[in-house]
Amino acid sequence: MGSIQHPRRGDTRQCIQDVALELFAEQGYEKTSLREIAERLDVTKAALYYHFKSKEDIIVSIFKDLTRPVDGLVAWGLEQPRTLETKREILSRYSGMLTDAAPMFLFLEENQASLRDLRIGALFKERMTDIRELLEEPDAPLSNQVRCLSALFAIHAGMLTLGDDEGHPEERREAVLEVAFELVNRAHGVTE
Amino acid sequence: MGSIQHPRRGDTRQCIQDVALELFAEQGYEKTSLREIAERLDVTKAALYYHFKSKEDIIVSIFKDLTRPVDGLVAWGLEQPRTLETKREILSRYSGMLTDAAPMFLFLEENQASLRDLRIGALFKERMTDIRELLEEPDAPLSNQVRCLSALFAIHAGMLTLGDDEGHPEERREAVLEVAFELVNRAHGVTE
Amino acid sequence: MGSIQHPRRGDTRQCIQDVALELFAEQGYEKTSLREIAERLDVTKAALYYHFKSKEDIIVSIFKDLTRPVDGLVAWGLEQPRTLETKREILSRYSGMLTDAAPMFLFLEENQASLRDLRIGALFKERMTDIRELLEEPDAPLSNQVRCLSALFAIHAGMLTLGDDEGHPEERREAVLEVAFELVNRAHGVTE
Amino acid sequence: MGSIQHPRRGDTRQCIQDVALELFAEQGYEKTSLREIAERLDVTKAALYYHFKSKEDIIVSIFKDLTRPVDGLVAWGLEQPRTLETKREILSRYSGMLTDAAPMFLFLEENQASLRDLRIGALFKERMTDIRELLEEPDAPLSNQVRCLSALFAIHAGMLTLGDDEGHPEERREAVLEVAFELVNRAHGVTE
DNA sequence: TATGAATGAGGTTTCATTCAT
DNA sequence: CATGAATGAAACCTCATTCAT
Repeated sequence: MGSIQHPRRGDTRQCIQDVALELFAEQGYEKTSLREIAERLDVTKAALYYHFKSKEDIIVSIFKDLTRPVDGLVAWGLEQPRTLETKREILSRYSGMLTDAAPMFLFLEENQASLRDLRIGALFKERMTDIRELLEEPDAPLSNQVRCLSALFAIHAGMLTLGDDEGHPEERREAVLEVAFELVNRAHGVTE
Repeated sequence: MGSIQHPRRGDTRQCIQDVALELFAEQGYEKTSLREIAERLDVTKAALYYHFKSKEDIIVSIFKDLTRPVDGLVAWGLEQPRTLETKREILSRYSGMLTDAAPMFLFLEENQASLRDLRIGALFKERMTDIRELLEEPDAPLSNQVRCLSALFAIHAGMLTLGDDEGHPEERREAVLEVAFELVNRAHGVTE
Repeated sequence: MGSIQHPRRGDTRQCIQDVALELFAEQGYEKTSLREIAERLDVTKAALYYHFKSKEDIIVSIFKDLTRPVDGLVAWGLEQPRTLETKREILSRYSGMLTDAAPMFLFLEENQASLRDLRIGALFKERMTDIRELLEEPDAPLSNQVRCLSALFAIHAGMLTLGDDEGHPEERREAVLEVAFELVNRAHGVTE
Repeated sequence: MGSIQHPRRGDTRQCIQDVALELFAEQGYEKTSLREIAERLDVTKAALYYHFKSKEDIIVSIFKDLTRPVDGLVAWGLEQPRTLETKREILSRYSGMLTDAAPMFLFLEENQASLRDLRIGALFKERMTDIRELLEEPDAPLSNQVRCLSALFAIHAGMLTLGDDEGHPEERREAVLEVAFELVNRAHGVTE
């Protein structure tokens, strides 16, 4: 009476994902072994394989769960008119998602090499390309394309690279968005 | 008397570095084994250990050799007046170095997780911070710091992410610099 | 009210045996996992353990069910006079059983190593020895013993090794029996 | 001074093959783990991988080494006239090879299932087919094909199945050949 | 200047099996 | 009658590294 044996309430799958992301982010994908994940959960390695069919499957599932909002954003973006206003909205929402799932995005940035030939590599690239295409105009001059791309990277850089010593998270987001907006504005010929 | 077996002359050390970087960049640091490097050189693994004392030592030596110019740039920057002109010069030179050693920089970006607890991780971060500090004004508002940081990332993004289908390398560098300049200009209050 | 999920009626036990033999024959005993069997039946592994107490138990039960006729044959043989006619009858009946339970016999032949230390290994050997003893005369010269043994192997070889491209099954059985008869005839000194 | 450390004189590769075949024959291919082989040699598993690139590679190398004579026999057979005399010679030589490499052939027979989808499976089948084709006449009636096939199986059966209690090895070989000859004789229409 | 042989640690994965529900 | 969750053991294999020669 009283569940002493299995501290996890029933959602082991979720726990695995949580711990895994934590370790992947901390140590890198390759350097994190399933043994470590299992140990930290006080579970056997085989238990992980009950819930996921491979190491790759773990990270893919986390990725899909955490980047679902981005899919929504892309879908939404495709239905909007390609105005400057839309683009700003996209950048704004995107930066919000980045805040919410910061560890995941940081992980993605730092482990590109490891993920390249996992299924996730392609998924990530696709997602980023989708967003880029919402921002860039196909026939714009190269410098404008760089501006749009940089707007995206400014968000990533500002939110992931800037440490907590440099301002409050919310402040950071504002500053980052200011710069990102500036870049797309320019790309649209809006100088001021 | 003709060197049939090992086409490379006498500088095995250099050859190892070349092949290693090639493979590290292509597959990632963790996924590239010493066996692979040795095989591609048609040499035994033990031979690698004659020239380098560990796998880490290989990558560190490559890193040091290839980022030496950046050291020079930082040293030079420290002696200059902190004018806008200086900063533009720094960005310009830095983008040149990035062009010259593109594979190395791409490798660094994609393998952050792997390098984090190698000696190299710290070195890389230092170098980037040094440059940031040459660009940023310590007491400037946060948005201006983001602008400077983004200038740096714009260069990285534009030169490493943009594929060869998007314009000629030299064109790309120009476009990238245009945007980077714009960002530091703004950071200096130069609007137009 | 309609059995949608499990198309097989109520006799799960039988279904397990069928699928198991199919897979064992196809892939080998060791290489067939309980997971595979369960999956093909759309049932959980634990369900298998409800019906059988171990993997070995599954194969043993199949073996016993399918080789029961051979027991009958041996029993019958023991009651007959040891005439040539009896031996031909035995070979004939045996070849019929082989036709009926071909997959099982093929499985037995191809998995001897795996079965050796399962209870089944001994059972199989016993059964074959029983039949051999019905055919061979204890004090006959060695060459005659080889003839009898070969008669048995001719049946196995002809019916299991010969592909379906080499004649119609019924034709094959006739040809095989012709040769087997020849061999026991000779063993009995009947030359022509 | 004095090689105390490594009892094996330098031909570890050969030792591995010997021990491996011994264990494979004794316990079966699947049930023999590399750990066991390594332990019996007092060597680490990794050492095995220095000499062979996989478990499969070990058995394949053994197979190739030990069945090389059969290749020679087939080559020789192809150059001879397809006379009855030639066929008897083939059976005779083949039975000799079987005596020399009995453990290997026994292993092959008992582990067909395991070997089926290893490279070795195909090789083995090929070799057997080559020999069958040297014995059989393509357009002969089915019963004659069975005779030739049975001649081959008689050799296998007699030499591998018959225990050491049933006559001296050399006697067995003679008896077996007598029966095998009888079968090909018949296949050639030679009655007496 | 290099090689050949080996090691020890550890990786991911799979398996037969159990048991509370 | 069957499932869902988990285990412990063991499998094959790879890696960075060492050292006598």
